[in-house]
Amino acid sequence: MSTTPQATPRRATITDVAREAGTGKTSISRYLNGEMSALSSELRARIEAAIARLDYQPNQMARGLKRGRNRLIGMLLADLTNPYSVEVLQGVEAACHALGLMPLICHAANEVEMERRYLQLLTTYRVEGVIVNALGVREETLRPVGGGGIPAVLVDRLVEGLVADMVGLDNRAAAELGTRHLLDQGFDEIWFVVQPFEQVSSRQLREVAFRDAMRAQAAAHGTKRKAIARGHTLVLNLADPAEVERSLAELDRTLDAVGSVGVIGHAGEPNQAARVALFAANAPVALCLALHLKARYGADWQARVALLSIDDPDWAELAGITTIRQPTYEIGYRAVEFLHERIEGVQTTARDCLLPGELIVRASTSR
Amino acid sequence: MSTTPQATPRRATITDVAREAGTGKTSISRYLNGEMSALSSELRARIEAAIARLDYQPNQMARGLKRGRNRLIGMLLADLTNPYSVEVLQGVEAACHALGLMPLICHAANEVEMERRYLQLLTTYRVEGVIVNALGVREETLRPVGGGGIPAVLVDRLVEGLVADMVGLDNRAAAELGTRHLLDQGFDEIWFVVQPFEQVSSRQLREVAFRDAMRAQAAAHGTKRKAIARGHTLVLNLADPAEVERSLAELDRTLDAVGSVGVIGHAGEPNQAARVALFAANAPVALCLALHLKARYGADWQARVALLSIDDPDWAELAGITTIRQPTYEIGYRAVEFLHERIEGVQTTARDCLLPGELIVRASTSR
DNA sequence: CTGTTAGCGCGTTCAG
DNA sequence: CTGAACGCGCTAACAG
Repeated sequence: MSTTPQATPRRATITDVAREAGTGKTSISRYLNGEMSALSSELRARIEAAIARLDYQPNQMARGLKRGRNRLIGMLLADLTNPYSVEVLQGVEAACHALGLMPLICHAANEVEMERRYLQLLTTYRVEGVIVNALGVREETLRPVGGGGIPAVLVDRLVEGLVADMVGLDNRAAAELGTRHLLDQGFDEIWFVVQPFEQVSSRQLREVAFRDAMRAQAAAHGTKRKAIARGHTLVLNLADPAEVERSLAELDRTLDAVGSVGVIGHAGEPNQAARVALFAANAPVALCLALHLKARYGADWQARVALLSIDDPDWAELAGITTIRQPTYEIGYRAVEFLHERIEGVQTTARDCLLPGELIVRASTSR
Repeated sequence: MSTTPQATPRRATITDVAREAGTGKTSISRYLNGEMSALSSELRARIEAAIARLDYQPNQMARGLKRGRNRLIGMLLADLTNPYSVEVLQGVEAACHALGLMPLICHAANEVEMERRYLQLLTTYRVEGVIVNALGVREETLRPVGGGGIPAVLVDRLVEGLVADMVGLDNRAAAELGTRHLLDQGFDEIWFVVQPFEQVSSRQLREVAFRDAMRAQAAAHGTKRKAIARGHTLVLNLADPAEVERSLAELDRTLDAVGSVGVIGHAGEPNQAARVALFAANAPVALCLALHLKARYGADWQARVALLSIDDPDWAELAGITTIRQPTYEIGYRAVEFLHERIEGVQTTARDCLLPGELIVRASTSR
């Protein structure tokens, strides 16, 4: 029970092993680096034994210092609270594992200052590269990476003036996919709800694609659709409760104006009243909307308004909302692969890897 | 646009700075370590300038090598997919920040082999300590930490034969709190649903506390309650879909037997049929249950069975289920504080820090 | 106050 | 095949 917590007994060094094996450090080093061809099998056996006996483990820091590379890469995440981040992380970890890299995970928690500090810290630890899911698009703080600095690859969003590989969702296609789905389902009042997007390229792209898709529909109208569906963009600043309040109030006015929508599912008979749908730009927005609607219209809120979201959080199935799932795991995996290539010296111009989203239709948007 | 991605121009070293400032390395080192009292203001100014001009950043690896401490600690997480982990992580990060530590976050993704590898890796990077949210309770793989090895503090669960500080929820109190609440609300059929618990101490404690609370209620019966509530424990092995299927089927049989429970909310009139409640030992279990019930009984499943869960994931409010929220942030924070003390050489016997959970009552369990 | 001299643990020539 | 010697970037005595 009462094990004496004695001070760590100083780990064995390569010198200790050499002495124990009755040889020089060089041979040990060679053994560690797999240069077996340069060791007599007899010596090798002695080394093996010595290592086991001393429970020796090479000091990565020291090796890194010497050879100039420590197999460390930084993974800078804007917000771990977003399931998206965690999922991407899984891919990153798998890839690192496969490539012999060690990811230093840093969580900026939506604070620019944190991001700056972590980047500085990573630099200080001489990571060989960084994968960054930046907070914003115009960050001076990211100057030390990419371009002339340390290799970097961007995830999900671009950063102005920072030339680097980037991998993420094909936002344009995804937003189109979602919009078309809602249109096909006959919704004629569609609100695209998104966090402030001037600062985040992926949000910008989604918003633009939404508007474009709505416009295209309007242009093609008359061919098969009877009425032109109306599209709106609503900004929801999740960082500011007061603003959220105001935005939601605006939304409520529209919903109230539309009045009591007939119960959906009436033998396929299309409703006379406008059918309204909300298109959330990501999961946090979707959650905020769902919570609000539930509070306002009760458990039955989905009968009144449909909800579709980019991102497919675990509660989506429970709430029965339609989603566009991002290939998060692959995004993370590819990011590491790109970075690894850069670290190995690949010099091609900055690459973009846009992966497709997958529409998952649930009760919320189907009759 | 086409910035030439030139190879990293080799960072400046302390020697470069010394030359640039026309002085010796020692003075630079002193400057870096804040020993300002030992530097003439003139020299200090020159150093400052040189550092700025060269954009010098001290190499943490090299420092660590020399002084024997690198300010790195390991954070080993069993499952980042569990919101609990992410929340604890926030506390850990905040504390590290405050104490000048850098956490290396490692995600075992529920695989013992991963856990082993990461532990080995951390050791290899000479972290000064580790915070471990272990996969299981009887892991040989954790031998290198705690006791004679590197300082460690456990989070949420104990590990057999590993003497170390531990911080987590007061499981006994939390399970009692939940059970009493359900009893007070008049439920007479309560199922405690938990993942396989032989391997995880926190699950064990919760399950035992649940049974104890049910037994206590039975003993005290006759004083104020009319009927003795019945308690059951159901094991849900989320890692094995087939087993999950079987367990849920067992649950279904009970629910079906209880038959169509009268609609709750009938003017406070207690129902004649048994009222059944599910007590999920953690969020993943709760989600699994909720998904199943919804699939089986439709969107209105909560009218048929109540759900209470330890952990308070973001979707709990949306689903309207009652929860017991863990003080996750503080758990993480305290863990780092403990570890820091150990690193600084504190030698007291292993400490336990049990923090209380908070009951959050929602529609699911209130009439 | 300041510079010199040794290493920290390891990899790497370069001669045996 | 093997080992001695040097240096990575930095800190810590030890003198001036």
